[in-house]
Parts: sequence; structure tokens; C-alpha cells
Amino acid sequence: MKKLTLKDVAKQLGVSTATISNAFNRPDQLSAAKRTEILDACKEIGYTGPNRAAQILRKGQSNIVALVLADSLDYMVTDPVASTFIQGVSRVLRENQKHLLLYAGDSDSITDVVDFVDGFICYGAPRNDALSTQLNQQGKPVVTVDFNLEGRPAINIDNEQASYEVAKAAIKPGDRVAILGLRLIDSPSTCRIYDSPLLNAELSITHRRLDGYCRALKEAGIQVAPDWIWNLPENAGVYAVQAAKEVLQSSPRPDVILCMSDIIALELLQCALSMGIDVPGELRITGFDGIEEAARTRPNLATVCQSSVQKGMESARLLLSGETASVTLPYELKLGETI
Amino acid sequence: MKKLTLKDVAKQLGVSTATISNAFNRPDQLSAAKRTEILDACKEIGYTGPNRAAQILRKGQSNIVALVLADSLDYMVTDPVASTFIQGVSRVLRENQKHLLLYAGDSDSITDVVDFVDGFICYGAPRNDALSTQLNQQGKPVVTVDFNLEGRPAINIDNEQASYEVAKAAIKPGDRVAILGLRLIDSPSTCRIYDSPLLNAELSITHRRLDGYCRALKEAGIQVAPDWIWNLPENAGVYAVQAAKEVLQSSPRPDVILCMSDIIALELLQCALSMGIDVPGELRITGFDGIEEAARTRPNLATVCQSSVQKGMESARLLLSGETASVTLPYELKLGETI
DNA sequence: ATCAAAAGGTTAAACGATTTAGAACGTTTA
DNA sequence: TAAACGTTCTAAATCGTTTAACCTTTTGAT
Repeated sequence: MKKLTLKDVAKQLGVSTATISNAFNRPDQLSAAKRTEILDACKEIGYTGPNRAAQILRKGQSNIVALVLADSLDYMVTDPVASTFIQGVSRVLRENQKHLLLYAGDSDSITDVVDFVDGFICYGAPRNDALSTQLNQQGKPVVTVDFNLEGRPAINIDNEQASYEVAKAAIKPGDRVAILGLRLIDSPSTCRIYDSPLLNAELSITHRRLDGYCRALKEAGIQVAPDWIWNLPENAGVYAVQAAKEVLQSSPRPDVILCMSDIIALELLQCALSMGIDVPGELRITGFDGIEEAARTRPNLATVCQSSVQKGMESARLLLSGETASVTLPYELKLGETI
Repeated sequence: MKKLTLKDVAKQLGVSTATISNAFNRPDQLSAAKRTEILDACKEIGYTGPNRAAQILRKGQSNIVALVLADSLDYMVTDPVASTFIQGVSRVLRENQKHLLLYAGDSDSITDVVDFVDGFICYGAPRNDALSTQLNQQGKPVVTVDFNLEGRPAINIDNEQASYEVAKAAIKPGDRVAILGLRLIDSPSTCRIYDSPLLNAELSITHRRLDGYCRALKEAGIQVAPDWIWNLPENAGVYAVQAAKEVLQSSPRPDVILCMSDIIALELLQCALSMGIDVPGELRITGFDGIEEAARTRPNLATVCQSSVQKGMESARLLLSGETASVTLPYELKLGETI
């Protein structure tokens, strides 16, 4: 029993294929009576509608949106920030009957999907520079989130200002301050940055965070040596542990450690507590993102709350609307118990 | 500047379209020399390969696998069990150059994707029975995880035995025992089950867990009243809180509470601790799944550890291999500090 | 020298729809 | 009466490939 095609149906009903197609897609092209007659007959004989694969080819539209996640999907999916973002995206896509294709940002190329997806939402800078280039040159809509791509609409919070504020709240003049940063330089493992060249400094949001920290430090008259800035290649606990150990063992130990994500900060906090260090008495810690777990820990984390769900929803909305203006979303300072 | 097609390229190179196609898809159909000549020429003139949309139609194969998640994507993506599962799936798909389409299990129908995806991985029973039926009747491969679909290969652990073991470890004769269950009955909100008809009891894995609990209880000579079994509609903290409050306020309070997931158990634990109840002194708690957070809490949770990543990898592998035999994966009992 | 099989290539028919241009027809309007 | 028009439907081109069938030329074995 082969699958029915438009042609089969047309033959059976004694009308042209165009009419059947119109019955499904363009109600204004035929009389209402004929339309319901056709639709009923289709249901009767078990034709569920035009074949989607053929539609994709012919219409050049698939209703599939690719969500390009920085790095491999491996890390991204379990990252609470990324996964709530996905949640937001999926919600809006679903409302609009679109489908969600997860795409790894560490892929070589988008050639294997660009022909059939309707657009791209890009979450975080792809590991692979070639991918960014391809995304920018290809003709379909792109929305970027937490990073920037020339000429494409972006969704961000004001990372510089937010980081400035949280840092300012945490530090006092004379403090020794360390920073646990994220993707500041191109390195596959956790390390101090020393004088390594900064990565994509122009368009990277973590560099904006660094800018914000530095502004607050400067105002307080504090200097940070590059070897007190750590770099993590991805936002995952496994990388954070190593940095946490190193920074906590340095002597003299910092008074304040500014972390570019809650994941990092929480790992650090746990590490510190297990070493018997009093937080915030002996050590103050700030995070970034405002994930749920950060509010559940004792002491709970001082951080910058941003709504990942909202980001996701906004990015999907933006992509579907075709608007080209970038969006800056609000954030909220949460001065928890770690400063 | 329009996009190049196979035809354009063929004309330019003075060969047939079939040869170009073969150069890309079937190296054995033409001489190696000609092949590299063609491939080089394509690179030169900027033809990146056959249009994927056309390929999908013609070949009837898209390299897209739909991951059907029980319920809406909203909850699933942030659930650590589900997201590590996705991680496993995505890893194997990526190794095999397949793409991942996230599909909501609370959808009405799969007609909008069935024409172009290569197969389905179904994680948890879809909310919508019609969807299960459609999945089963449609012709493409299906692999089910944590639920069963007649005649389709499934991936599960031995839920009955695992639940039996963890319950047995937690209870002593004479205990008062409550159960916080998951999807046992069809209800949109948290409630006690009383005498409500069980949902999909045959094929549901949470009913297997219930069976396991009951076996252990029976052996210990303990009876559970239906009104001491709660049902949560989805595995999310928001539903767990309500059940936790209710069960902890009942008097006399249970000595042991068996939870069908760690998410539920952790919410209960937090609730109990904040009420000043000593765990495990006054109350013992067991979970299910073995999520990371369960190991991080104080006291850490007694639970059944199963590897979601492995489940994900295995399910993708199974789908791609075309094998039809179901798989039973191992689990590990972790007798933490809550019993 | 002969012949079957293999190699390397081409032609043309699918794959299953959408959509433009225009035919057929009844109804107004000048 | 005929031109003009709106409506409803059809024919045919198109989307960009893949692949079965076919035709030549080489190759290898006898």
C-alpha cells in the first residue's frame, strides 16, 4: 500500500492537482463548497495533505529553524542557561508551528542544513570561525544571542554595565581581586591568561563583562594582574573545578573572585566551603546569569540575573518577524549572601 | 547572483548531471580522475554540493532524526534527566552526521514532520495518545525510551527490580510509607490518587516502579493506602512542592517517602529540612535517576542511578542501526545519606 | 581472435508538490 | 450584441536532484 500523492487524489476526484493543492494552501483560489468537498474526500481516502519534503523543495520553506549552539551540543544541553534559552525558543517556535533543529556550533560548516532551514538562531559565538563567516554570508535570516555578527540583529543585555555593577557591589578599595573568565582567549583548557591575545575581543560579550569589571576595579583603585585572570574554554563545571583549585591555593588568597557565570561561581563556592574558607567573611564571590541553583545554595550567590527564557523567546520572535533591529534586554542585580 | 545548480555545473563542465551527482554521492560510478577533476572544478566555481532540499525529496532521506519528548519541550529541556539524555542522543547523531529535530510530545500529530524525518526517538510516553498511535502506524523507524510501543524496540532499565531494591533498602517493618509518583493517573495537577484509574498501566515505566515498591512493601508486611500515593503530572519542581507540603503535613507523618524521581525527592528534602525535620533520623527519603545534584546535597540522596547519557547514545545507535531488539540497560543502587 | 563482463559515461524518467498563465463560463454593462 | 469582467478551474513549467536503463569502450580469459 503506497502513500497517496496529490496526483492520485486529483485523478480520483476528477479535478486537477492544482485545485487540490489550492484546497490545502490557498482557500481563496476556489469556492468554499469545492474546498470542503475536496478536504472531506481527502480525509475519506486517507490523504493527510501535501508531502512536506516536496513542499520544502518547491516552496523553499520548511518551517524548520536551526538553533546553532556555541560548542558541541554535549555541553550546551546540560547548561541550565542554555537549556532555559532553548526552552524559550521552543515555546515561540511551537506557537508558530515551526520546528527546532539543534545544531552544534563546533561544526565545520552549515552546508548540510542551509538548503532546507528557514533561518538560524545563533546562541553564543560558534567555536569555529568559518561557521560564523558562512552564517553571515548565506542568505537566510540570522539572529544572534550573546554575541554579535556584523549586520545581523543581536539580542544581548548590557553586559558591561551589569558586570560593572556587580563588581562594584562586591569590592572594597584595597581588595585583592581575581577573575574567572569565559572564552577570553583561544585555549582548549582552563588556564591563566597572562598576555595571551584576546579572542574576538570586539564582538565577544565576555570581553564586555571584563570591561565592566575593569571599570569598577579602576574606580576602586585596584589593579588586576593578568595572571589573576583565569580563562575557561566552556561554561562547564569540569573546567571550573581546576580554576577554583588554583585560585584558592594562590597566596595571598584573593579577597574577591568575580566569576563570569554562575556555574563557575558555584563550583568555586563549593570548593571554598570544602576547604573551610568562610564566605563572605574571608572570601567574596560573584556570579553571572542568575540560574536557579544559585538561589538555592547556602549562602546564595550574588549575581546578575538575566532571563534566558525571555532571551530565547525574543530571539525566536525576532527571527520569525523578520525585523532587523537588535534588542537589549533588561537584567537585575541580585546581591546575595556571598558578598 | 543566483545559486548554482547541478545543471549549471554540468553545462559548464560539459558532462551530464548524473556524473556530477555521482561525483558527490557514488565514487564508484566514475573514474577517480574525473571525480577529483569535477570536485575541484565545483570548489572553484563555488558549487558546494547538491541542494539538500532536493536530495530529501528525491532520496526520501534527510539525515534528520526527530526526538519526540514527552510533554512540551518547555519542561523537558530543563529537566536534568531529559537534557543529559538529549546530550547522549546528540553525540551519536553527530558522529553519524545526522541532525536532531526536537519535537514536542504533546503535539497533536506528526504529519508535519513524518514526510521528511528519517526516524523517531521517543523519550517517555507522549501526552497525546493519538501521537503514539500515529507513531506506531507510520512506516519509519521508531525507538522508544522509558516507555513501550507495541512492536517497536525499546530502551529501559529494569524499573521494577530497581524500585524494589531501593525501597527494600529504605524500609523497616512497621514503617508508615508514602509514595510520590509520576504520571500514574491522568490528571493535570498534583493530587493523591485514591481510586483513580491508572494510566497506561501496561506500558508505563512508572507503573513498573510502583510494582517494585509494592513488592518490597509487601515483603515487609506494609500496606500503603491509595491516599498516601501522590501523583505528579510531570517531573518538575513546581509540581513536587505541592505534594511535598501535603505529605509532610499529614499526621501521623510517614517514616519513609519513596519518590519516583530525584527532582521530586530533592524538592521534598529541601521542604523537610526547612521544616526542621531530621533526615534520615525522623524521615527517610529515596529518589530515582541519580542526577548530579542529588549527590551534591547534604545529606545526599539515596537513589537509583541510571545513565541518561548512555540511554541517549544507545537509543540513537539503535535507531541508526535498524536493529529491532529492545535493550535493557544496567542501573546502580546508591544508598546515600537519606535512608 | 572471440566474447563476456566490467568500466565509464549519458539520457530521461522519476520524486511530489506549487504556481503562473490562461481557458471556459456565466454575468454585467455600454 | 459584444465587450469587459470576475470566478473557477486546468495545463504545463518548475523546484534540484537521483537513479534505472542504456550505450560504448576496455579489459581479461579462453
